[in-house]
Amino acid sequence: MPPSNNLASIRPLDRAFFARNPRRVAREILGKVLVRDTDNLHLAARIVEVEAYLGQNDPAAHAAAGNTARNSVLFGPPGYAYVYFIYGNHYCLNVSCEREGKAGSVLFRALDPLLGIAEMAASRRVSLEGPRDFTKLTSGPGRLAEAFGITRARDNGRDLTSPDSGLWIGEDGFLSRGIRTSSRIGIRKAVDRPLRYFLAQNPFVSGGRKSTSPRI
DNA sequence: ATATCGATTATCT
DNA sequence: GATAATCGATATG
Repeated sequence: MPPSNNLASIRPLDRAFFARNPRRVAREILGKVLVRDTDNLHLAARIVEVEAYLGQNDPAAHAAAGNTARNSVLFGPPGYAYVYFIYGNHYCLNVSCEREGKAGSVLFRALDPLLGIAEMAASRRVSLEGPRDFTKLTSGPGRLAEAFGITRARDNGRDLTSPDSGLWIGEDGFLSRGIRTSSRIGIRKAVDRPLRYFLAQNPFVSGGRKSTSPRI
């Protein structure tokens, strides 16, 4: 099946997709499509790198300290956006997993742009001219959030299963190839767990492309 | 190509 | 007061 070149060919994922262990959601969400579809923004990009955060029993997860004002979306129903602000500079996007009362999420780490590349560049305030590395458009959690105009104020708690919300996740028949795993990036606790999932051949994958775990 | 560092603020100890 | 699920710039091999 050819790559998506229009939003009409993308079908939203249902809530049951997210109502599972974050490891399973992380693996299966690779190759799916993140869509921003509002009055003035029409973006789509393929999900090529994610990390699973396992909830209250995962020391690296924001949910580890329990339900707070910041992370309460993680403890709500599955399929909703958890957006947090980090390092005084950047927003990062997660989708809630599991079920109401049980935290768990998947962090989006890299996207491969399909639609609205010029708009993404404008959101990132970069030019597409010159020798600039094109993958910097959506490679990395902070970069992809900026490309999609995602902020906590606008998007935290948004329903990612509903096209009506303007930010949602769909599938277009793409079959993921070369899924690999590694340890998660940028964390200090539980560093050895292989909870980062990525498409090894995709140029937008951030950081190291080396797997620390067997092929899956 | 890898290393180091400053930015800048919400959140928690 | 310290830390953080990061990025971009600068320095150095």
